[in-house]
Amino acid sequence: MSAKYREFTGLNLPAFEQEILARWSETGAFERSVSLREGATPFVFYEGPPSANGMPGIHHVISRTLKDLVCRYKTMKGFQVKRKGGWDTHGLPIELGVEKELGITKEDIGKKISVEEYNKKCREAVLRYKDKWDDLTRKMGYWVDLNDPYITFKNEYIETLWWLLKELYKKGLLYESVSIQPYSPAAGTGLSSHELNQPGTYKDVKDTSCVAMFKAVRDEKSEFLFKAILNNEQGTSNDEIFFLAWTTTPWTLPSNLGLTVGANIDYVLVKTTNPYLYNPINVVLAKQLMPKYFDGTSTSDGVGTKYSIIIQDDSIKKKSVEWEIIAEFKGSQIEGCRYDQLLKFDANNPRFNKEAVGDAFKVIAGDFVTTEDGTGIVHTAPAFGADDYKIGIKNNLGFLIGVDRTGRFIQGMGEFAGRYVKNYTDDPNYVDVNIDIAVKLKKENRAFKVEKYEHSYPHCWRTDKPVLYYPLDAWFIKTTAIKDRMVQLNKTINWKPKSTGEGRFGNWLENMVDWNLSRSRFWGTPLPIWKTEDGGEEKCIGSIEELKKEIEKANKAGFYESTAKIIAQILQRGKIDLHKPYVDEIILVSDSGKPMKRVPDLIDVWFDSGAMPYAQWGLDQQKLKEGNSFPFREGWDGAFPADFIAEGVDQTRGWFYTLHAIAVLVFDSVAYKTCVSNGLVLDKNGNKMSKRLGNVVDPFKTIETFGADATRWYLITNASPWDNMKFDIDGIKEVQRKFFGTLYNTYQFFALYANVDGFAFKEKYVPLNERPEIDRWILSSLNTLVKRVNEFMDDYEPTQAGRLIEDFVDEHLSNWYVRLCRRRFWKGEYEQDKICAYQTLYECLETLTRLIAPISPFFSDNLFQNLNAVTGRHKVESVHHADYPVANAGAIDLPLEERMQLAQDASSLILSLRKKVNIKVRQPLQKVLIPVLNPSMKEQLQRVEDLIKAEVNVKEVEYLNTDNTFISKKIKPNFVALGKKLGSKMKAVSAALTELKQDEIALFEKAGQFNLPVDGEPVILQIAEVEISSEDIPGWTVANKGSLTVALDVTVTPELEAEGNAREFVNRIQKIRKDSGFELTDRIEVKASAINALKDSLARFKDYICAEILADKLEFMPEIQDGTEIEINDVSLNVIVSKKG
RNA sequence: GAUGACUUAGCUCAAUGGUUAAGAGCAUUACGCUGAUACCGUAAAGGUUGAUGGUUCAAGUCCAUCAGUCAUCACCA
Repeated sequence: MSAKYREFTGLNLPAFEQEILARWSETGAFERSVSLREGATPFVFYEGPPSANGMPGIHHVISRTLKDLVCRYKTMKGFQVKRKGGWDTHGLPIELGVEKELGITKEDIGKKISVEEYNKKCREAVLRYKDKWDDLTRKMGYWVDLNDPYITFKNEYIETLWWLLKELYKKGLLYESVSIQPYSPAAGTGLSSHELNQPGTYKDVKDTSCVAMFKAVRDEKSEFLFKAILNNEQGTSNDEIFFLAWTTTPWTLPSNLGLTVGANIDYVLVKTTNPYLYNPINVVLAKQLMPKYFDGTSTSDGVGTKYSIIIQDDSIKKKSVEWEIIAEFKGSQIEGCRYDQLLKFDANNPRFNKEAVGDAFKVIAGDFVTTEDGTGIVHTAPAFGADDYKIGIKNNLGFLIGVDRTGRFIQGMGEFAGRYVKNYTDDPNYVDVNIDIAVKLKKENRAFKVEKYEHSYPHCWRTDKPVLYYPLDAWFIKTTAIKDRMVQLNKTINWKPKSTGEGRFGNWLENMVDWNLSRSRFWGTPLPIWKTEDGGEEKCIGSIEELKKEIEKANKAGFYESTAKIIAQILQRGKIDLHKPYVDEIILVSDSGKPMKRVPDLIDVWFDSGAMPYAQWGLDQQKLKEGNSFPFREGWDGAFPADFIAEGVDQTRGWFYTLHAIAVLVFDSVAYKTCVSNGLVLDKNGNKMSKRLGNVVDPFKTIETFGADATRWYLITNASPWDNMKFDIDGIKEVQRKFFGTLYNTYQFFALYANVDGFAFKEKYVPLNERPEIDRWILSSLNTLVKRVNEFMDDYEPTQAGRLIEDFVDEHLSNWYVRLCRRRFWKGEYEQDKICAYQTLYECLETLTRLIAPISPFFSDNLFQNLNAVTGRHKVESVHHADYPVANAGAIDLPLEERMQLAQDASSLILSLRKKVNIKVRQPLQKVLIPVLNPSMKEQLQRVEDLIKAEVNVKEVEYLNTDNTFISKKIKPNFVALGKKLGSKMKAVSAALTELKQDEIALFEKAGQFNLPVDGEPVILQIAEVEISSEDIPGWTVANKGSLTVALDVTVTPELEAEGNAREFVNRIQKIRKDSGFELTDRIEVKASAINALKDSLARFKDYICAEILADKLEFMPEIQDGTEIEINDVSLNVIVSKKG
């Protein structure tokens, strides 16, 4: 134990941190914080794996601070918190980075560069910035185990994923299906949603849009429409009915198999003429969309409404079409109606394509139909739209792909065969096939309206060509099968903030679709499914052991002539890299003896990270053999589900979802009990940070300049973590100065005097009831603080906790307790009162170091160790091994805290009065007058009277009782209490109350109730239903705040003035002492020029002055040479201050 | 386009539906205090609480509409 508290020459947070970091790594402080809690209840935390192929940014600092502070807090609360780190190493961003680096595109992989070589590059790239990440982790004080992280590309990790996939496969939750995905014909590849979200992908384009006319078949279903026509007195020649459907992609029309309507949408049958051919027709469309196509419509239109024009010249005729509504009905009424195929070619003729064309060409109902655009009837081509596909399956429409993967119409598509549906080859002579289709339809009486339509449409980011939605084979996890269970379990998760779980996540679950696992890339976890060429047989492999057995089987079957060498090597070494291209070289044998190849897909990287609760441990071969339902290595035990996870809100549909999905799918459990999502970090102007804008904040620079603690504190206390935060360096500076500066100074103050007096907390702890009021007050406040901070931390509200601590340090500890108690530390002998002061301040500081330790781990540890080095009160070497403070309810004295507040308010008011009349605080004043409203208020004030007097330099406090008519009172209703009782009478009562006379208020107070007539009706008011306060004291300068009013006697008597002079003199001498560099304890001698105006004053208070300035001698001389000139209340004099001895 | 969140002083944030008709801190200005202080205190200035309606005795707070910002999803006939 050292004898002295360490003192510093300045607050340098980054330097402190360097020192603490060194100490942590020397002593293994992190490991010890875990091992010390061996046997304690575990608090399970999952680290969301970052991808180390990019540089860490400031936004990583906030989520990691959040994670770190919770883990540190829980450790201090007595839990054992293991934190295994991890790295996300697969996925598109990594591949794209490597492509860019090598200057290749996806198509080149396997050609210009082998898959093996390419994956090797990826493997190198994924941990490129690992050092940077480790460095940030260390410097920001994030305690996480980086020695043994899980890495998603490792075999053990992938093997666990396989095991999970096989579990899903066994449950029938893993299936292959066609899905409609964005596809770039120009690039010949499907695009991930990530690729589609590249900037500049969506472009406004003008496409030929077409409202096509689908001719209704007359049958039972549609009979009511045909009857309506017949009943209409006009014409019988016009008996064709068409369903109108709009499309911006006319090339999909040959693949049309259905028309979708909204069951509850109102539709109308309209008699009109074809605007191109002028022949009479009848059309069906949504009523709401009539104005788009017909002039003169209004909302009141109904059956029988007509619009006719007298045709005089062709131009009017062309613009305006006559029409009449002849029937109105709901979508559900035409559901099931049949229509003729719009464009019939060999390739889409149902007669030759029984497989492809199902029960097609009918009207079906779908809930995605809106009446915003088009006609309210949706042209449905199951191959070219996700909605279309879904509803096509549901209604057994079939599935027609009229376009090949190069973007051309297939053979058998008549005159369109072989033509590109969009200009995919930069052909300058390209003729838009969509226009030709529209022209054909026009001619055939099958187009109602053709026009250019501008909309935004996704383009391939690589080729700049429009994307097609195209059917591709993919493997899915049937998450929809357990949707209800996922929703149900989600309700048990503690989300911070709640809205993320209920809203964002809840809605997402409600609208869940099956999880498309397939990715046609190279660097990722291969899907462990092998299929025979005819697709008749397949196997899902769930472990390396199983794979080996299958290989041996296949080997025996003699499948390895060509690749035998490789396989032999693999078997010999017992090691198989589970990545491409190796796994693809493995050919297995089916049960019936056919060769099976692996399906080429990789799986979505989100499966990688969502599986980390299991894969971070890897499979335990023994448990696997035993058929254990949780065959994971030992770390697994007791580590599922997590008590706590935290990441950015952008993970809601990412990691938060995949964790939840896999846990519910495989283990019917939540994966985490509490989930804190933090918002984005924006720049100071509220813009998203991006490299392009150059507004990215470098976390290293920030931490090096201002310290990790100040950065962490700022990030946590500035705004709730889940709100987006505007990051401003000035905010960190403020935190550094205000919070850490204040705390540092308080410590410095303590250390300075404790070292002088040799305080080491050796004396017995002085019982609270033997300590002065102010000590009991600060300890009461401290314990109240501890209580509330614990509550907030338990509720994952670190922002609120931090703000409370800030307030305490600033307002209570530094600017009230220490300021008022300064004298106690340097005046007088080392006896009871002084010991009380030291013990109290020590307790505050030491408790604070533990309170702030989770948020600011460095500074707190520094102070803690400095304090503890002298006193040895804690038997631990770091604050992070200590227990978190627990409130001592016995120390909390609310009335005491209340009256101290009263003292602070009174002082503040008196100071403002002084200011008003321009009398400085050093000038003593005689008295203040405080009206008291009740006896308890008086008692409260009396107990802090001395503090007030000292603080504002006033000699006495006089109280005015309520029965004193001297004070005028004010009365107002207590709105909370009266609101419910009175309701609408509230206003009148409020008005009546303000009119009450002083004697009436007095009467009210005496009786405790009052009969107040309002609008002729008596209203009985209780005293508790009103608030009475004093307002004015006639003839005095007053100030008030709340119910507290003070009046100050501002008369400065000669006596007071003399004392003021003396004090002023002391102040000047003290300044000279300080400037001369005297020690606190140095005795001095003072010579001062004898100026008449001051001499009396100073002589009179000579004893006082000498005591204050530690002078043994104070002499007045007629003349002083070479002295220091000082000024006291506008009078100058010379003094000589000399050190004695 | 849909859904959700947000919008309070120049800036960052407060304010269980309840009243000296919205409070702090920062920044600005002026004056003070300090033998711990890089602080602190007192004051000045700064607001139609994004807009418009509504519910209520009472709205920054609840509801509706609109605008702006952001996020997520989609780009869809």
